Amino acid sequence: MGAKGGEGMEAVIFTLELLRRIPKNRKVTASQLHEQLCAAGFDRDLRTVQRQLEALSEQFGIERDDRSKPYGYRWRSDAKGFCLPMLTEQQSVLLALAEQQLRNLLPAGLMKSMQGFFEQARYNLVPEESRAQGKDWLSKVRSVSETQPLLPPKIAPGVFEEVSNALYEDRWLRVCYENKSGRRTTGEVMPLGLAQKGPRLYLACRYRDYDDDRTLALQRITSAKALTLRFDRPPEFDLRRFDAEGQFGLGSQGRIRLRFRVRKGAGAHLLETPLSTDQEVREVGDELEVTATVEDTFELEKWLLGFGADISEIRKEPAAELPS
Amino acid sequence: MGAKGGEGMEAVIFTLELLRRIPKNRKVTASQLHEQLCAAGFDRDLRTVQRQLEALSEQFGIERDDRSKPYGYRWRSDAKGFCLPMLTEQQSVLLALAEQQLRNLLPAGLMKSMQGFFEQARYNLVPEESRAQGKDWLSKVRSVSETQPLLPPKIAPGVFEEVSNALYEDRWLRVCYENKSGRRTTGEVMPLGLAQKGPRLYLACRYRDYDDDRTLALQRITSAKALTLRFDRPPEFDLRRFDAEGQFGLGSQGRIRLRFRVRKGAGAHLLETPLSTDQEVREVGDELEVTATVEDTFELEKWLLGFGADISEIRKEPAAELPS
DNA sequence: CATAGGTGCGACACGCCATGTCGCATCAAG
DNA sequence: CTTGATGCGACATGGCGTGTCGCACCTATG
Repeated sequence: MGAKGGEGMEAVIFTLELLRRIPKNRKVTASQLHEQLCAAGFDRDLRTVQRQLEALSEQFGIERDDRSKPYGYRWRSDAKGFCLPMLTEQQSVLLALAEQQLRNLLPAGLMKSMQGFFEQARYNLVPEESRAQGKDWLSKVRSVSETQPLLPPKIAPGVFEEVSNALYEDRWLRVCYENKSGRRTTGEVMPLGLAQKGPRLYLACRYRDYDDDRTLALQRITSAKALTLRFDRPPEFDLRRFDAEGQFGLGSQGRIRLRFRVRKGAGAHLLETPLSTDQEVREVGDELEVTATVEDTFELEKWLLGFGADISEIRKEPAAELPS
Repeated sequence: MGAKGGEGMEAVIFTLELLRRIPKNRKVTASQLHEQLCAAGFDRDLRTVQRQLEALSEQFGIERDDRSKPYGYRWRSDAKGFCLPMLTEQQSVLLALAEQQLRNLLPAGLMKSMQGFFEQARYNLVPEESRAQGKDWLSKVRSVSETQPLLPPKIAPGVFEEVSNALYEDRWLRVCYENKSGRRTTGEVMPLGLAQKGPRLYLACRYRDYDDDRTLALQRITSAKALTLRFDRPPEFDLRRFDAEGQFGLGSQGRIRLRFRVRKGAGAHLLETPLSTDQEVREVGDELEVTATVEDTFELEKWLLGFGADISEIRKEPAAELPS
């Protein structure tokens, strides 16, 4: 496939191509791999693939299931994996931030599954010498909650796995759901999208034989099972719009022109992190008069209330509706 | 080195070890690589390393700087890199969430540098067949802000790069800082830690010849330059404690026993995402009486105010001080 | 139970290519 | 200029990746 290029190395390329075709969960047979590789332009004998596989399984963490005769190969779950360095120092720091963010927001069970990935990243994706110097950059970085931190909700074991699998592969999902009033229902849904709001996870989905989209909180799903049957994603569904329509929160009442006064000390940070690109701030005595075009949401209301006595003269006027 | 293990494959292992020792930014000479590899137990001739390097530079995206005689090798900045698959579907979804989180919180410039990484992750770390089916999981996942979203602050170009490099490698940093009142100062600091609070980034550091630790907001650093001089990290510095002491926020007044009443509709989510592990909730008419042990912070105050008229009878009592 | 096709695997011969070594040209430093 | 380091072309060697064959075993289908 690779047309021309450097000579030599072909063995390495071939091995790499073989390695990347070995899945992590599902098992694959030697002939399947042989077929894939031939299709990709690597004309090797089936026997060669077998030999490679055997050698690989010792060197790397690949396990072979030889209970049934077409042997099945896959990565050991604790396999080290391998990555070429591609992170700079800055990216490493940002990745550490992302890890902390997730750690604060996700249930412990979910985080544990990502732990391995981040350790990989730390080990493999970082230049050799920086790593060797014992520079533990997780201890140099911290994500501080901007709001009162709440504990992540308990999600029933296995629910997230099934939901994300089904979402990922467009498969029908049978769920047991317990709504706020405690009523339990069972049904089959098309998983359409997953949203995270603080520590809570919501699944956007559509019930079988219905046309409207619903939102299910993951912590209220008592059990879930991905079916093998696939579905066609409704092309008109757009998670961005679904969110914009306020299906995940308490909804937006539309864009408004917001105006208020706030004591300088309490609102000074708006100069650095403005509400919107068109925000205007005028100094009036020891107060700031702020004007900005924003979505009129429940979060906005809470945010305004949070200023307590430091804020006054809040006014909302309808703004020209613009497509975001 | 590798004791025993699968025979064969040694060429592949060797090449992989060589590849991972090529840095992304800095350049490295063939002899340096040769030295490293010998130390790691790969006794090859220097000539072999040179030949490998030459072949590799064509197959992979490695560039050679042959302007000066000890040639310098490094990865091309647009190099694809390479990763073995190690993400399951669930992890893929979580990674997409992390990406969205960062995207919402970081200045566009910083995010752009991570973009490449996430694209890599999407391409290389995901099982072959899932990827081929055109399952665009970024459109299936969304991170919704829990609070009123503010725009990320502008960070002067190059500042984050220098700061993170210096932080990462324990090097002195010369900064130009403009504090809230507009006073500009210049100084040299030890970068000790980086904290993210919503869209804002803060650097914990210590000025030269001083013993106390300061906090600098990255958006107020007008310019920064990492010096070559290294420093020894003060062993007593602990970012966790630094944060716990409230250096990044407006600080905690200590742990308290918090008690309040809230209308059922407004506070029902506390049943799923409690304030603390010892939270107790009692139903009183159409209100909930909540009790929990929390840190008495500025964020807590804002959070309580955010309930507006739905909350009442807020009481705070000192709690037994416990090491967190 | 019988047959046929698929699959794993040991063995063997071939030949490519990675490897070590030598020598020369070139460049940087003193 | 001298000296040492580096890059590189050339060459001989042999290790090992490769294809091929054959046999044994499993599975599937009748």
